[in-house]
Amino acid sequence: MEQMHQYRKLYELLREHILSGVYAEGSLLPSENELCATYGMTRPTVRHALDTLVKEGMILKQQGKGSIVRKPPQNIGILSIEGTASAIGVRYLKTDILQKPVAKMWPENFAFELSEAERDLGCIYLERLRFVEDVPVFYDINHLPNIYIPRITARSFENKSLFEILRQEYQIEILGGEQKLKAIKADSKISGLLKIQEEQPVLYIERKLTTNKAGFSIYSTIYFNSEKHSIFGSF
Amino acid sequence: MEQMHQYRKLYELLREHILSGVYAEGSLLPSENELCATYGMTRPTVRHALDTLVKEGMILKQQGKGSIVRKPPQNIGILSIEGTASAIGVRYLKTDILQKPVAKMWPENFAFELSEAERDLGCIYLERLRFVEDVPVFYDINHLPNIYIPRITARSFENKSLFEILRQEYQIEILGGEQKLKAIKADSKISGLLKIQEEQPVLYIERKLTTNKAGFSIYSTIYFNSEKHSIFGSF
DNA sequence: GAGTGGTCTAGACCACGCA
DNA sequence: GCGTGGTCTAGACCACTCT
Repeated sequence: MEQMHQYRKLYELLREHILSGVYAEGSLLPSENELCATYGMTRPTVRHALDTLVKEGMILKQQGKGSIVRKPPQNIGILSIEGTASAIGVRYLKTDILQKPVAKMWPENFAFELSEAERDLGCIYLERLRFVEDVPVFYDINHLPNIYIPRITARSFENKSLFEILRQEYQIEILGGEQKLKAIKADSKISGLLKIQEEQPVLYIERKLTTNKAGFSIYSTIYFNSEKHSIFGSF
Repeated sequence: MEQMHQYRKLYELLREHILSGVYAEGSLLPSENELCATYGMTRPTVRHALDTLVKEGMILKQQGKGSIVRKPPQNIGILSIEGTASAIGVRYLKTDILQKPVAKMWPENFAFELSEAERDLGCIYLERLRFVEDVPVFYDINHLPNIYIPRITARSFENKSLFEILRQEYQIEILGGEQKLKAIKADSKISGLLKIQEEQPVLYIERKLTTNKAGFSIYSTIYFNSEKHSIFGSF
């Protein structure tokens, strides 16, 4: 934990400052040169940190002007959602574990291509239902390769997020990923879980998250009720 | 056109080579040091080019191994779509201009926030319907600020894409953007355009693309038939 | 051990915005 | 004209993969 990369440290710091209001929405961040001087880094390092913030939609850069702080989108894990209510905070987010982590074989017709090593070792499987302001918003099904993560099936996930546990206990960091999105009709199972009528449209997402451990990716299938919230992305 | 940035030149070159099969799927790109030597660049420049390819999902990098060429996703403009058929090429893509570019006022309740300068100048408006293999796949409504682009309303858009014209004629480059996605039911207008039944789910996307010209962003609303294709994204 | 990508330093020049 | 971010050079060391 202590030897995080420099750009990462600056990123985390600026991120916290933005979220906690040290830098107000619409105001300018210190210039790149100032940040270099303040934190004893060179510009490429500072720029790497700022690039990450841009990618997440936290700031907006303008040549000749500066880095503008934006209204922070609310994140749920890696997902960004945007609500109709003005201030949906992560504090209003609740998670139900529908299926605690169990070791299984990979499904027969898995949506993603797997390496031989991944397939041979089987997977860890878990299901979650996540709420914003006590309303179910999305349901996700997750598969992780059964490697690098001893005793994970014994963990409760009650208070910490999956990603936090992976980072803190196993030094696994999410580096990036890819996803496919579709609009589909909710079947009886999904409509029941998300408390919507059958046949209502829901966002269907297949996602692969890559990590700093080679051959360790997290595969998720997500059903998202987009009636009151949206998936939000920057690129 | 001639004074494109170095990293951009390398990016375009590698991208073409991947798409044309010079580097086969699954094979390794030349190493970063080789690319430096071959094209007379330094590593940060080469890495910037490779980072762009990673972001677009064209390659996958692995420390200690190399840059792995991936099956290229098929792009439509900035959108990436992935088809059920194995090889949907851009060559099968057709575009109908439903509404040629016209100067208008901005809509009353526009989905995005506008600067005063943008609002005062009004906008250019156009609508397109786009086909893959002669099947309508998405319908988009576009608003651009009415600035920097003299005589654009006189252009036909028959053969060139909107982005190509902006780049070649006006030196406007897309740098990035952000988008909100929802799943909604097709109303009668959308179902008619996309040739699907009413009430079928479609992807609804609101998107803002930022460019290298300050204050010049492209705003699009997109209705996407995700029955046979998906929106694809890397991050 | 050799080669790869990941991070980082310490400079330089340019294009753009703003006053 | 000044300060900003955008690009680029020319090195360095480290962590990782493969043999």
